[in-house]
Amino acid sequence: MKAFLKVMRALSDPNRVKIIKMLQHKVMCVCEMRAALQIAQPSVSKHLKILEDAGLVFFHKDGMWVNYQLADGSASPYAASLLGNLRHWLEDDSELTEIVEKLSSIRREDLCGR
Amino acid sequence: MKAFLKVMRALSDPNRVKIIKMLQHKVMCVCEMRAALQIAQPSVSKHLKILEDAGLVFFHKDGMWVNYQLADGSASPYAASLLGNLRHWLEDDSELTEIVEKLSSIRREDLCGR
DNA sequence: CTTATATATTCATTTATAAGAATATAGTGC
DNA sequence: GCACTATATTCTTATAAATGAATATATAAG
Repeated sequence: MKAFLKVMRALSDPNRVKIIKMLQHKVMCVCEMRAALQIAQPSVSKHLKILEDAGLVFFHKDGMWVNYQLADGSASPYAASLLGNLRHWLEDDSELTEIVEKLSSIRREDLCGR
Repeated sequence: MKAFLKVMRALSDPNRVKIIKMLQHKVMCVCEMRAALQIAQPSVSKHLKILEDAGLVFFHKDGMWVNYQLADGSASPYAASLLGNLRHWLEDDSELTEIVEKLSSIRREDLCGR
């Protein structure tokens, strides 16, 4: 039950749902998500840790960059199922579509270090 | 996004997951769930309200009895999906199987009014 | 109406969670 | 090693959520 609750809890926060929807479109680093969500960097890191613990995302380091992407679902059947469904869920949610639309204008070269 | 978060939050509490798994097997009244979960009656009522608001359960009154059962999913696509999956999820969870096994010995005639 | 029973709601308390400022850690380049 | 950048973690605070005791409400029976 622990793994199931972890996924449910991870997806109970609006900002974490936003992170998932963004990562459906683009691999991102922490400061890109910070800019997109307009929240403090520590909050982003903490959200990502929860998502990672739940098996919903994973990261690769590329130098000083830490790039996050959606997990493939191998870590948790619950994560796999929710990630699969979220591919088509909430696609018409205005708040989410607005954030996703703005992704094309978010580049780490313009943003990070600020 | 609100409806999605409601379902996620509703399923983030272990006792509420237990309620769902029990209702997979049997229509139940509040005091039967109170006995099965070994928690206070007000807590049961409050959990049920959250589950109902999320579209996961519904109730019928039968005289002074209020009987709860799993929703059919028509109120929320998210609830429908999670309820469908939970039919086979967590079936090997020891805590949950133990509670479900004890259901056969839980009868309101023996319990309520205590 | 009164009494009994089932359940919902309120109240007070405790625990969990989310936020940002501050700080620590990791990686890069000179 | 030092300075810079990206990110993780800690600390503090505010808010949300869970709990049970107490109380209110709904239904049944006499």
